[in-house]
Amino acid sequence: MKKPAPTLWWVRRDFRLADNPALAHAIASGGPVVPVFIHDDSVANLGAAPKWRLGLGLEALAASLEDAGSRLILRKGDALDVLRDLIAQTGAKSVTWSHAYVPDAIERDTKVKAALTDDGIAAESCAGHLLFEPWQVETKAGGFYKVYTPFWRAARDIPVAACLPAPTEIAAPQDWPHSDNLADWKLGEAMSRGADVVRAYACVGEAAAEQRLADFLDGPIEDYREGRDFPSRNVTSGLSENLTYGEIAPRRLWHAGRQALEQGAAGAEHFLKEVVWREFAYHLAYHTPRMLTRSWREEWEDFNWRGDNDDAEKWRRGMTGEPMVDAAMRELYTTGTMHNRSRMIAGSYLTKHLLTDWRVGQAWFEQTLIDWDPASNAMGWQWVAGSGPDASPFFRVFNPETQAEKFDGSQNYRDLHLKGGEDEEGRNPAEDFYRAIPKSWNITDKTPRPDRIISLKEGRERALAAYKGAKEQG
DNA sequence: TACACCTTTGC
DNA sequence: CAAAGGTGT
Repeated sequence: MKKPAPTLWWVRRDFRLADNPALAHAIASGGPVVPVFIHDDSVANLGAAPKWRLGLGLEALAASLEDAGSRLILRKGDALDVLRDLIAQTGAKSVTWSHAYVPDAIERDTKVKAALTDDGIAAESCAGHLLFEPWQVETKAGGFYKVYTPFWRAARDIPVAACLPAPTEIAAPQDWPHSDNLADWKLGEAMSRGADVVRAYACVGEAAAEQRLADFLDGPIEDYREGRDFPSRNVTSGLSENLTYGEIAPRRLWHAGRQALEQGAAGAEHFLKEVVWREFAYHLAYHTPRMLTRSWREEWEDFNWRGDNDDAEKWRRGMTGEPMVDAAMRELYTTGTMHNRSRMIAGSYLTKHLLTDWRVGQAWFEQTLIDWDPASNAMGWQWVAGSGPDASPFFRVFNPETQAEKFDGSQNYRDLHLKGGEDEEGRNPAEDFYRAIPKSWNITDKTPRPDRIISLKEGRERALAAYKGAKEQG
């Protein structure tokens, strides 16, 4: 009997073996599987931290593929060219991959699928990055949702299929095609800040993500409902980093969360809601892709935002003189993530007190976050700026001092990032910050804390006046 | 059409 | 208690 032809599994943002429909589909073809990751423009265009973190994820995926008797083939170039080349070399008759939902990737995938189909190759794109396809959730009138709560109510009862088990053995081809060396890609090259510093805060790979979930379910989920708003309480799951690279499946979180809910875990419903916020971001980005680059509400395109400016540079460096904002910005630079509460406070300060275009903040987060996600980042910034659907109204100006008193009353968070001291893992984020920053910033632990850029009262009034003026201009 | 509702607020 | 206005049923 003739052996079935190989299948290419085009790895994209699904760095896992468990519950991976595209991989499962490739295996189900019955022949050998050739996993390939392609460094194309979508990788070249990533921000510094996401690109570096992607490399760590690739390393981990390659190792787990090897444990399963397989390999990860790395290739650089145009996706279609690379796939055709590999098809010619391996004799593959089919290609599988996971859906993407942002415009450039959709455009690329559409072209690739048509071309491969023309070539007589079976091209199969699978779900897997999301729980619900963006077109699957509809209002009663047949449109897409613009408000989170109705979206949540519609989504929460949609049945979600069970997770697929991880394969223990993946059939290898007779001959492996050539692979680039990961190190030659220099994915960390743009990390001008100390990558070794950030590395200590990253949590890489499928096994680590599973452990993280287990740890979360084992305790923090009980305090999640109240505690998740407090940056110094470690009760968030931290899984956004792993979701971004597909190191854990959203379905895995969904079923784990549902089970916790049934068992009466206090924060389980809120955890599920957060998973669905990520879905909502992709729902919006899919139906209104302009959200990724332009104000969702058109009238905000006429708002007189300040472009990039010296105050924004102080904001990036954590030198605004506003302790809660500066702690947040240092957390970002040192650890590659930022607590959600801090994101709102820092975002509100940039867009309102400093009247700076939300895209300046979006761009900085894109460079610095290791959990960067195009849809969530755009949605978050437009929410805080007031320019998005279902956004916080512009006149809702966060007062960083009030927020600090309310959500960091102990000062633990500000102290940890501004003064020093060890976190639960024995790391010292404040010291790490000085090791991470470029010399050109000229900041040391001797640098005195700066004065405020603008008083909170004046900043608030200036923002409200700008908003009122824009509204009157129509 | 009417009506309830909208993650995360400040003062 | 003030601050709009849109969304979804």
